[in-house]
Amino acid sequence: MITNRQIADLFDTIADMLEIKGENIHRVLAYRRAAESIRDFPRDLRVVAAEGGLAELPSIGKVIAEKIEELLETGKLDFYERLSAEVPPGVVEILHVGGVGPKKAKMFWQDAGITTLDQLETAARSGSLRTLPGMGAKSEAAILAGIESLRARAANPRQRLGVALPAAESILALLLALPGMTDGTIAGSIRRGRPTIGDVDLLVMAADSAPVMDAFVHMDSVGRILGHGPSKSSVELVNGLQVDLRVLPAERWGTALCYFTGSKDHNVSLRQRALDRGLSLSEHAFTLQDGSGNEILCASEDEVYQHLGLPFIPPELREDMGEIEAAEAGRLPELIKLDDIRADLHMHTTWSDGTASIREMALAAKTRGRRYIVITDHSPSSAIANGLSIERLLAQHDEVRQVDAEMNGEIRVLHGTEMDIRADGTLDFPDEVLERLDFVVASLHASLRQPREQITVRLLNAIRNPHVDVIGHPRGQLILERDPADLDMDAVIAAAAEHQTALEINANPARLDLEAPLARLAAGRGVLITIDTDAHAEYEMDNMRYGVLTARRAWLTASQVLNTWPFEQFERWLHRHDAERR
DNA sequence: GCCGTTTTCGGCCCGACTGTTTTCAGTCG
Repeated sequence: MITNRQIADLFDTIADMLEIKGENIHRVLAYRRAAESIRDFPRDLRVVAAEGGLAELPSIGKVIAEKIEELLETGKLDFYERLSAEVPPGVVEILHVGGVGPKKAKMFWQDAGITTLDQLETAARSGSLRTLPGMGAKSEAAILAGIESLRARAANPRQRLGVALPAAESILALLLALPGMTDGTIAGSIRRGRPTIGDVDLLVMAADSAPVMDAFVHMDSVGRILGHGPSKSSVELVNGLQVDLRVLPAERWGTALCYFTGSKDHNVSLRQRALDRGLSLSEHAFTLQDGSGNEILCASEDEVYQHLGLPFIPPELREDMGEIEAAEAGRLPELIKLDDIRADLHMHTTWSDGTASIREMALAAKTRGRRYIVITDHSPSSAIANGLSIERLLAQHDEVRQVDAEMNGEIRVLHGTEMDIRADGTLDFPDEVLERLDFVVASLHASLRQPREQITVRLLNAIRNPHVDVIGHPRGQLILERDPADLDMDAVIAAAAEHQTALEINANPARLDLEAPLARLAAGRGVLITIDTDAHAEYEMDNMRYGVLTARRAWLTASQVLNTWPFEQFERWLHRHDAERR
């Protein structure tokens, strides 16, 4: 059973091999684009292949569609096998050493017989690399450092948004405190809210760049300086995170911010659109294509989009997933904002595995502007999390009501559960217990590696139960740690729409589950979404922003998200099944 | 290899930085 992600990785490796061989760069890029297209694609490629629609996907043509079919049918790809016989896998690995590109990797291999990382390291240490053209002492040292950082990164090549965003914010704050700084911002994939981050992109405006760059490369947290120039510098932090800083003139801020926010695919589409209008768009400016070479400068992103005949496109949408067409047609969604969030429907207390009491959680939520919350401690099957027995659950009811009364209506505190969906598909509480609760989150916690049909049926059982209001972290993924369960999401989404069961975007940056492409798909098919922090401590309620970023990446408006609704509207929704029960 | 309102061929990402170079090639994003 091969996953979309594995196919994407394979195409990336093919691109590496072709590049080392010196193939046409556009053919190489075609494979990389295909890999990107597949990696983020929310549906199972098997289903798409069965419908004969593979070549309909962006950047997938006839040739690559056939290769995907071969992979799905046989689990192997003849083209790849033949390439592997030609280009040793160690050479592909060497390509990933910083400072080594396809030309050098090929030279090491063909001119020095180096086909493994270890051989490259030995050669660099012995000084023999220096005998090769273009290689000197600095290249040798750079390669040794590159090998070390590649090995360090191998365990964890990317960082979670929850690590990268706070790191970026603190570096930016440090830089903005320097004299002569006018403005600065985080760009790149952090600004787009991607769940994992390869490196941090920072842009600042300063009258004089040298002092900023000096301060940047000499920060305490810097482990290695990768580059140090007047307009661009790069460092690797001791925690392995790479940070790039650019100093820009104010009058070119808009084009630069747009360029460095990406995504690459979005930018390619913008540049094409510019060309259609007789303009060439770069990070510096628009340049008239009439031979005059005259520039149009943009100080803001608004102006960039204006010159392209488009309204401003929010960064979270810039993935070349239809946002330019929607902007053109005036159909960009009014995206949900953090301020729209009125409630948090999933959180834990000391009754199970949380660190704060019901009262403390209620006060923490009130401080953060929430108008209503639901206390959802674990159920008996989550024994390790001190899940509540029926008796304890009923006892908790009184305390929740008491705290609710104490809050004087400033924040409403409701009683719920995060109930386990057991490995055999049954639910952890009987209906007569569930109907006494205000709200029910049902989640998969155990046996996440069951075969697709089994685990899908399990989740469908929960979705169909009229007492279940939302499915918590539906796919059970832990970003960079644990792959999602093998669920038939088409079936899950269809059932959620039919039975009016909401699906959660869990805002914990380790989960962000549903992820954006699936949340977009689900909402598009009429499924209601919730964004919940699943907080086990007061400070974890601040994770809400990661959930909102994910929802924005999913094109969601506030009305599509249950916990933006006023309390009265939410209450009416809770009674949506009353008629059919009578 | 993909794509297409200049459509089945000919484009497709280009500029900053670095190291080793003596005028430039390779890498990176």
